[in-house]
Amino acid sequence: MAQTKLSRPSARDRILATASDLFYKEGVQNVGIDRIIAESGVAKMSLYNNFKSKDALIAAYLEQYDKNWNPWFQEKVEQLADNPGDRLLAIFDVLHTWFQEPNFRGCAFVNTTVELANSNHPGYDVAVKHKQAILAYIRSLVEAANLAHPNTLAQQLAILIEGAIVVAMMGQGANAAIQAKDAATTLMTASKK
Amino acid sequence: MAQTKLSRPSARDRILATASDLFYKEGVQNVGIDRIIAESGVAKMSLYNNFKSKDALIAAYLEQYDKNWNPWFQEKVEQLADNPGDRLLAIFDVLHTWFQEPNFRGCAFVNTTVELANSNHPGYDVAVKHKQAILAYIRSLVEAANLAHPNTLAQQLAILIEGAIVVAMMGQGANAAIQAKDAATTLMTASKK
DNA sequence: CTCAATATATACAGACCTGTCTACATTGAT
DNA sequence: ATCAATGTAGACAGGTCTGTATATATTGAG
Repeated sequence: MAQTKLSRPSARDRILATASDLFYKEGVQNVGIDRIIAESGVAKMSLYNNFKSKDALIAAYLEQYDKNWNPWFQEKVEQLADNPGDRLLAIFDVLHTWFQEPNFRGCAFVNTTVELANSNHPGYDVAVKHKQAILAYIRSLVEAANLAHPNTLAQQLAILIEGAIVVAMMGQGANAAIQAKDAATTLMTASKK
Repeated sequence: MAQTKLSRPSARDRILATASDLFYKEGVQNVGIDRIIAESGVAKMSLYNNFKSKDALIAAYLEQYDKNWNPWFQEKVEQLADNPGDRLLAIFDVLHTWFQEPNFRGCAFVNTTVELANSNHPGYDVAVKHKQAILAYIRSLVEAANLAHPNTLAQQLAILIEGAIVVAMMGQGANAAIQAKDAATTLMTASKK
């Protein structure tokens, strides 16, 4: 069960924490097993006792990231606004803050999908499901805000989000989130019933 | 100079053609030198006589891609519409066609940047400049169309483009380009002077 | 205390990858 | 016809990477 007392986190938890950090910052292919075990202070066999292979560790990284990121993101959004329409716009304020983080390097799911270039990899489905979950969240807000053409609008907002992430990652987009928010405002205004 | 007669393309050209194809489809890290020389039917030394290293070949791949893609893209756009406003929208029709190609796997520049995860790599600047060139093209059309806030609008359209590419690549976006076009129409209508 | 589960330390096999070396062949311009 | 530039073929050095094997240590529950 969960860690009792003050004891160290389990080897599995330390591995996953270190791997997540390194995989995100440097890419799953640029980080080797040896690096992960060295930085997490764990024996190699502890890694292979907890994860079948590096590919399984990559999938676990994405699963954990999905489990953490989605609640974190929604919580932030809900702190910033208290009605569905404002929350849709607040999404872009959360993105803006995220883009300022020194370690920001785009979307972990998109990046990993690009690196693996293989839809049979166990991580691929996790990435796709993550994107579906985000889209579902947006659509639920759009519907609650009672805007017209909810499916289309939700997809368009998702496109703005993905685009802002890419533009921010490629350097020239310090204010990508703000411009995307501005665009979202226009789209939502046009969708008022 | 250019190939005279019916002779085979030079080793350099064959290497670059094969490398471009494989790098785009499978990712620069998933394709080794040996694979490139085998599929281009060239000796390994021919590769290293023409390119200093694999990293130099990657940079050459992006440079060539930039040199080809931009004119191809603009030509397509200009075939579809003959005034700046319509051309801005035609961009999304060109994207739509591109997304249907069986080998479509997102943006070569973004993907390579993600894979390398290193802004010191010789390919990084090529990718950034490519994005700047696209943005400049969009802005020139926005200005020619005499729309308000040209810088902001151009960036927003660029965000829609990048977002559509990502959504299309991540599977769930067969109609991402059409929805992005719809959003672009709304933004442009709102920017009428 | 005991015993089983979990973790450690280290060595190593086997695969793969980049880049170099050497020796030979082809080709095209003069 | 000659000669330099370009290309070919294949071996190989040196590095890195994943995954396994082995032998020992720690820890926590009963």
